[in-house]
Order: sequence, then structure tokens, then C-alpha cells
Amino acid sequence: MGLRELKRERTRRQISDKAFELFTDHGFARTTVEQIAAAAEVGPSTLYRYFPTKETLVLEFVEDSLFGALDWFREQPADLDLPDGLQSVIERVLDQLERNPDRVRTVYELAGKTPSVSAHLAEAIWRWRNELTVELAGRLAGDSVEFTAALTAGTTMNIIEIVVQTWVDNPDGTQVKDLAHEAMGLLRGGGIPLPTVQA
Amino acid sequence: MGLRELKRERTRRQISDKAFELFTDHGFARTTVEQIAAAAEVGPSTLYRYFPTKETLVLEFVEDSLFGALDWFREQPADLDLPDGLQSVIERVLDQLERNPDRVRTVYELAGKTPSVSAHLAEAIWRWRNELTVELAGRLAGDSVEFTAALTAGTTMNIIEIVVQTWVDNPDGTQVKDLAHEAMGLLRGGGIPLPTVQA
DNA sequence: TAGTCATATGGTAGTTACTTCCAAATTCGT
DNA sequence: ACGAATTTGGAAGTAACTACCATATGACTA
Repeated sequence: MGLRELKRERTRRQISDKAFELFTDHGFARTTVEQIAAAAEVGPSTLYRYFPTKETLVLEFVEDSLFGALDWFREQPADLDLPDGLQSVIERVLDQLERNPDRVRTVYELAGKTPSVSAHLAEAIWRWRNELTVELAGRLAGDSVEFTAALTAGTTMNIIEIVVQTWVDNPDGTQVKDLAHEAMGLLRGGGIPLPTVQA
Repeated sequence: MGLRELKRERTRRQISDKAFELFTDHGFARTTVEQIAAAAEVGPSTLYRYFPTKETLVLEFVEDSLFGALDWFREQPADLDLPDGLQSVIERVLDQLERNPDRVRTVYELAGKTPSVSAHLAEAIWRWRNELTVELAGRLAGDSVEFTAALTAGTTMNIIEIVVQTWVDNPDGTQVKDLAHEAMGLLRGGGIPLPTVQA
């Protein structure tokens, strides 16, 4: 690896780290891009070259976790068992997110307080689900392929969101794997159980 | 109704109409808020009082359709049959959207081209699904209430999105009701069918 | 009808995210 | 060490949004 790439990765990480520092300390809105650039010791112009929007600073980590797993799924053989594959996708996303629990928590806090952050987070999730739908549609056969693909992709994303949400709300991390396991049972067991009216 | 409210509704509609006109003619990014204000014959200051962000101009109609149906659902009796209720929610959203097919199409076009629009659209959908989850959780009993509520709300929203997407892609509107009917069968029939691997 | 009160309007000034462009600096291949 | 390619930082500009205030307009009362 050349010195060029090394420096690039270093500046990128430096910017990202300083941004999270400032965001957690002073909030998203109260931190200006120029402050982040100054803290990372780069010009604002350089910062924008690495992160086109302020929200990217917050969400790149989550996006990488999601789309990394999606890329893996796309490379799997065409006759892959879909429940197995989707279970692996979920596990890969969760594993990746677990590498940085603090960042995940911070992302959720910022999203809860700042509309533009939650908007971009929702958009990333939406885009991910759509791409998974396309990939699934190419692997399905039978009637209403588009339909089944979209619903399956939606359910997969729902499971991820629920597990992560529960994980974030629960500082005690032991139940996460259990919940994920229970959720994956749904993918394998045939679908969502009928809602039961309150007794 | 006083003259005040009348004028308020009139200016609001005037602003919204002119905004859609300019957006469809010249695109979202190429239209400035000042241009919209000038076209609607109000000051920029007034425009911002009615629509806090530029994206609101595009999405208010969709948001009203979604949350109107949600408000209706919240007012239903506690022992309401949930599949029935959710079916009605879906139907109400679709009926409301069908009152303005051109706007729905325009919203989708703008969302496809402009990231900030799709971001805010995704956020509105996300917020709607979360509120439906809370409402459902209060009406459910049994194990893993939160879990079932979130998955059911997600599936409900997925169905709406799929039907609307298909409707937008299909200028011929006859299949919409069929698709909606088929989708609602899923809510009643017990869940999502297992994906079938391609033959 | 006149007076006053509450509310709606429009303009001004300012902040900040983001874009475009260019000159200087740094790294790479020869 | 020299020239080519790439990265950087700064300067100038656009436009969304905010805060604030003076003015105008509809609503209510004597």
C-alpha cells in the first residue's frame, strides 16, 4: 500500500473521530463543519471531499455495516437457501455493528434528536431494503415474485431494526443474540404470526 | 369559519400549488424558495411560517394521508379485530392518495431524483411505522408483544409501499385494487409465505 | 361605527451547509 | 532529481433557514 492511501485513510479516520467527539459533546446542530475541520486539522474543502454532507459523518459507519453484508449476499451462489442466506445477512450486519457499540448508540441518540439525521438514516435503510428486494427478486421463482421479494426484504430489515433498537435500549447485551435468534426463527418458520387481540 | 382561517387555507393552498408547479417544471433543486414565494405572491418569511422546510412542500400531502389513517385507527375501540383494522388503515391511506394521483406520481419522481426528498419521505414512513407500532403494542397480548407489534406495523407499511409503488409504475390503475386485496390477504392469512428458491 | 386587541405579514440581517474553482503542496514513477 | 498526477486549502458565492421587528389586517366590544 502506498503512502498516499495510508494518509487518505488516516485523514478520513481523523475527521470521523473528531466529528463524533464534537457531536457527542455539543450535539449535532451546535457543531459546525468548520469546527470539525479545524479539530481534524484539515481545511473545510478537504473535509467535504471525504464526506459530502454533514450527516455522512454520522451515518457512514452504519451504511458500511449494512451494505457490506449486502455485497456479501450478492456474491453467494444462485441456489443458496434463502432463509439461510438472509439469516447470515442479519448476523453479518449485527456483527459489524457490534464492533463499535458506542457509535451505534451515538447514532441512535443523534437520530432521536436531529430530524435530518433520522431522515438520512431512514433513507439509507430504505435504499438498502430496495436493493435487497432487487437481489431477492432475481433469486425467486413462482407467482408474484416482486411481491414476495419486497415483503421478505422488508421483514429482514424490520428484524435488524428491532434487534438493534432493543440492543440500544438494553445496556445489558446478553439478550441481543437471543432476540436475533428468535427473529431468525421467523424467517425460517414461514412468516409473521397473526396478531392476537388483547385479552 | 372566520375570514382568518379562510385566508390561511387559501394562502397555504396557493403556496403548495405554485410549489408543485415549479417543481414539476424545473425540478426540485433548480427551484428556490424565493421563487415559490414570489409565484404565490407572499413573502419568504410567510412561506416559512406555513412550511418549515422546502421538503415539506412536497411531502405534506403524503404525510396527511398516512397520519390521517393512523389517527382514525387510534380512535377505534380496544377490542377491534386487528386484521380488520389494519386492512381499513391500508384502504384509507390508498383512498386518500388516490384523490391526487398526479401529486403522488410527482412525489415519487422528485424522490427518485433528489436525495433530500427521498430522505424526508423515508423518515415520514419510518415515523409512521413507529407510531403504529406503539399503537399496536397497546392492543396486543401474549408473548413478545413489542416484537409482534413492530413486525406487524412493518408489514403493514411494506404493503402500502408496494401497492403504491406498483400503482405509480403502472399508469393503468385497474390492478391496484387487486394488488391491495391480495396484500390484505397476507394480513389475514397468517403472514408472509416462505420464499421459494428459483427453479 | 370607532376603537383596541390579537394575529398575520413582509422585510432585513445574519448564520451555515454546500459548491466551484484555482494555486500551492505532496506523492509517485523515471 | 525532475516531471506528472493527485491531494490539499483557501477564496468567493449560492441558497436554505432563523431571529427579529415594524406594519397591516381581521376580530371583538362599546
